[in-house]
Amino acid sequence: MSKSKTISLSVIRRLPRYYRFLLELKNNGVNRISSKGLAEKMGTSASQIRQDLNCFGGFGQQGYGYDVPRLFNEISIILGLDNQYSAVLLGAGNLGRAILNHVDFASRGFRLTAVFDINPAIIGTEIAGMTVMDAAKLEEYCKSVKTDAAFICLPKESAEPVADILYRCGVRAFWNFSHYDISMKYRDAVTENVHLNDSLMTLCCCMTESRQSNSGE
Amino acid sequence: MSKSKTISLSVIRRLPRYYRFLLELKNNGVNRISSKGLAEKMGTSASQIRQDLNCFGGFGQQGYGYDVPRLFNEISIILGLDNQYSAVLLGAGNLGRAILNHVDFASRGFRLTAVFDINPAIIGTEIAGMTVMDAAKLEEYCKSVKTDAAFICLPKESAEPVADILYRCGVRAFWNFSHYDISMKYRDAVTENVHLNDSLMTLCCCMTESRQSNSGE
DNA sequence: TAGATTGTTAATCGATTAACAATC
DNA sequence: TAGATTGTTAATCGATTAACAATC
Repeated sequence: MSKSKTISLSVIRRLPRYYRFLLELKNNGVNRISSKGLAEKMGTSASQIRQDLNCFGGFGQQGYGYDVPRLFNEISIILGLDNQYSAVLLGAGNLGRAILNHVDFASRGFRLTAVFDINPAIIGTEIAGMTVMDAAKLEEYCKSVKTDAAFICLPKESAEPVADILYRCGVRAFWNFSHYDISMKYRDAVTENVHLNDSLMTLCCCMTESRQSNSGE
Repeated sequence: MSKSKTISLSVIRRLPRYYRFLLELKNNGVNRISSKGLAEKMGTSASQIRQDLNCFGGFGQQGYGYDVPRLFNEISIILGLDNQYSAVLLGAGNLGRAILNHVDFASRGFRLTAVFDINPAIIGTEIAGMTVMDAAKLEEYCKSVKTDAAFICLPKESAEPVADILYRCGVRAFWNFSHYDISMKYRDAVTENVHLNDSLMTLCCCMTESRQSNSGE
């Protein structure tokens, strides 16, 4: 059903937002929406919405608009949320703990199978239902449990050796909160970086330049 | 010294990364670097670096390259890090606490003056050297202490009323971790959104499409 | 002077916006 | 049928890359 044309990264980055708005519409019992209506709700343009949605096949109907439940469903498939990729989280410090408690992995396409840390005071404790394991057992673990992705909540220094181990065990996707640049060394790995400190600097710069940033909107 | 041409958001988003690499070079005692040398280190192109750096004036020297300490200094100024904007943090839950402990506000251009929460169990406790205040006192506080920016670590529901209060008190910059869309209502506010759940979905999508994401790189 | 490397212009590429024929 | 709204093509805009004259 979906077109085989590759989807540009600009479009991919807008998909989660479409997903959110469509989920809300669906939950509110809205069955039908036009590109114009959705554009007003989202603060974007009807033209962009039609272009975006058309990347993965024509789900609209001329003179009618889009079927909300169907469109929501199609976007879930494009996002690949039902793949439930297996993942491990590295680093149960402040950031790692916040991610564990704050992010809903399952509804975002992942199944978290383990959490690791090197700190003996943390190892064995339970966070958000996961018992923290000894990082020394990481390689052994990943060799026995197929792992698709890793969430790197480590400082820059520990990120490199840990990424090496993970890559060796076949992990090819990283959600990276450290400033270590995984994709420079491992070109075939899929990497999504979240640099909180950089984001805050961007805000500072935009305040100074008095310019809108609006990332991801 | 710097040109008055406005700097595009694409360039601004690359500045924190230049900042990091130049700081490291400077700390390693490197005084001089060519666009080609920096490009190799950063995994980008010399052409882009020269274009970017030229947005804010010619700091290079033909046949020589760039003076590292000077360039670092200029980028700090463009980023506006020495402005030390005053800021408050809203929501001392898992995420708020991680931000408090993990992010170095001062070196990113901000001075955190207060932390607020509505949970009586948290109010009065100390996190990263800050005593959590009662959110009921937010308006009173912001009216007496000039506040430039707010860090919104709240769920979507509480984000809207809190943003209303803050805007009323003159806050015009938001580092927003919630899915509430501040910039739609307040067009003149500078907003930098960090949507962790969206970011994870993007990773899922890129794994499914087998495409590089490399945000912010 | 010769070599290196910038600043800047021109060419290319991609993304967004506008327009409209197709059609429900 | 007439009105609405899509899918899609064309036009515009902006960002990246390539090229090269200027110059240290």
